[in-house]
Amino acid sequence: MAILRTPEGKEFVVSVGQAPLEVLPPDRRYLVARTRDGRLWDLFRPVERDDEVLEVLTFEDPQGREVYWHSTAHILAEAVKELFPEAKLTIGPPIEEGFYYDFDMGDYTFTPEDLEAIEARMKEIVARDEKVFRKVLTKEEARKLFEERNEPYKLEILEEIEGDTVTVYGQGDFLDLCRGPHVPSTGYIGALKVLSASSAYWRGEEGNPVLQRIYGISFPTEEALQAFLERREEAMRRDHRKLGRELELFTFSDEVGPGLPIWLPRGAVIRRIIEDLWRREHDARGYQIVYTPHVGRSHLWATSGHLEAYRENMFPEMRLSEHESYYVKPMNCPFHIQIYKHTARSYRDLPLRLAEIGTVYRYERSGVLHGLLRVRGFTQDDAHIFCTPDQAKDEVKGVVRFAFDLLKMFGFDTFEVYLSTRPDQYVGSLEMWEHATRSLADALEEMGLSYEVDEGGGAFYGPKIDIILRDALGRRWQLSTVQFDFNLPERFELTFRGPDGKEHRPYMIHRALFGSFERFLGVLIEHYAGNFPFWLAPTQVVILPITDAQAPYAHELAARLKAAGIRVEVDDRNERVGYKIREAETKKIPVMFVVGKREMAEGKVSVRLHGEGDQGVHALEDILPVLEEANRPGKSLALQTV
RNA sequence: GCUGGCGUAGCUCAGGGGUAGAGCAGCGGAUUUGUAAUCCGCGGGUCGGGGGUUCGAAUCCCUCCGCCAGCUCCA
Repeated sequence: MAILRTPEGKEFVVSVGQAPLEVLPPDRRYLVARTRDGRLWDLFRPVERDDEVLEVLTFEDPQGREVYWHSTAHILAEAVKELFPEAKLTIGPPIEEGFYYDFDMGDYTFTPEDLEAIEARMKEIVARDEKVFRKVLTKEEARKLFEERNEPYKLEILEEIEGDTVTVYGQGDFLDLCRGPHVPSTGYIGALKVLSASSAYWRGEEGNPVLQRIYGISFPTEEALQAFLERREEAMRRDHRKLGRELELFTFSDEVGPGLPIWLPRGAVIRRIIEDLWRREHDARGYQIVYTPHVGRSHLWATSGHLEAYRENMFPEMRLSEHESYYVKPMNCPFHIQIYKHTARSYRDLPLRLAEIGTVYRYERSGVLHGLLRVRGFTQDDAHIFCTPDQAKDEVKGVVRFAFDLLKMFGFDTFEVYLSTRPDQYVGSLEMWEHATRSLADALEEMGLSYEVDEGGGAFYGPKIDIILRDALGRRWQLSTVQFDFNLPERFELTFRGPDGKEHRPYMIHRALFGSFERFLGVLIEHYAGNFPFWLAPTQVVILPITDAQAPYAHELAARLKAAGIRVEVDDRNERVGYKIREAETKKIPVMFVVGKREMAEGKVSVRLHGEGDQGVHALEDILPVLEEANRPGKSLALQTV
């Protein structure tokens, strides 16, 4: 007798040859089951083993959700085949959020009307509640089947499957080569939406046939679907490209070139605050801050290996003469290495921590540029640590702690850590790789951090740690990175004199905390939805005199705020307060002081907070300390303490 | 780089072979105003660049540039 266990902890007995569906209560939250050895099992597939324990999965389970979306992808494919019989099926997997299905449509591309029709047909298929079936066929049978159905891509996939038999799944007249499993019938899908269409290559390779891809998503309830769509719209409202323009933080110019951000004064304020904080913290943690040139001779990049390994990401050569040429830098490391090498180094110099706010240029393919998040010119918060093998672990700990301390000041509190290990192609000795990887892992473990290992995910020159954070919307961003480099010390023949009087090769660690200021600003804009905390806001306080009579008083207040280090503006234009308030709210200025006849007479201000409205009348002496406190990095405005 | 879509005023957008439009923003004037848009007036454009078709092109065609979505790449 096999056992079925529901997420609520109820158990049901099912005998061999019987399908779980026959004994489970009729509840469409039950999608699929997981066997004891981790395989997924259709609820309509008869149990084969007597000692089996099947765990029933719902949409709440990540694997259950994948099956749900995969089944919806099949419904999408069925709808497309009904509406466009000439469409050729390819693949249709679940993805992080939803699913897609790729079709070969010849020269045809789907129109928005097509997508509406497809969605409507999918809903019909759900309403038909077609039973899903599973068949095991020999390869020969399957080949015949897909030849009859004229599905060349399925035949191609079929040839790559190992073993003698394959499974096909289907519903109604729809049939697909598929490993499964699937939900028992199309009626299991509660709410669905076709999201978009685009193109993709067959197997993702340029030169292969171009396919039409349709994205969609589904949820058990209409409410969950609506919540998803609202979150999606919220993400669009927060788009840093839109907010960056509206708040006048940065811009791009066709005349300057694509992917080359221009920091407007208001964005530059934010950057300067972050840079100042960054410098202070680096001073405090034993880094030495340096500056290096933006270009270097070709020979440098030949030595570093960039011309070999990184050329396609570099802007082309600047030729001065037949024998001399330069490249604009895509990385700062070769320059920091020159700083290391400018004098003989002893073990007493180590660890040597060189930090630079260094602007680099990388030639990104035109199609990948995206606002501030993917650009061709950007400024890294870079540092290189040169140390002995024995120091490596503590240096890694220092960097990881530094990254967390810094990022937490921006309200990020959920982090994921990934450790990437040696890939197949690598430089350096196995001993070094093992030691460095051990240092990274030990550092994380001693800090009590849990992490995931990306086996073989390291760069060819060394293992690394990446820190991924989640923003206010729960989206993941990779910012900080710590990477060992066994390549450059070798190529540049870096050495230090050890206590034994002999020459040794130092370890080199690349690290960035924010990644780049451009990307970090982009992330911050979306994280805060443009509502920067008081300490980061380009304009922190705007003073709004009601009539010209209060203008001198407003300027007097502004001078006092300015003296206290507050970024303040006076809006003494000849407009009504309502107008000035609306404008200040639109610009997301955190604090407004409204001053009229009454406030001036009492020497007070009427305080209004962005998004929160009128906070009543206060004396400046009471408000100023609160603002000064909120002006410190990482702090927030706490007006209730007044 | 590839596939598809889109480039009209600073911004958001209408117009799609017959003399370029709206709202907001800007500028000028009036108004001196109490917590998210006061009224009146004015200026603003090589319709992304170049080439072609046509008596005539913002509109149709070609090409280049840029933006957007996805792919690929990167991490």
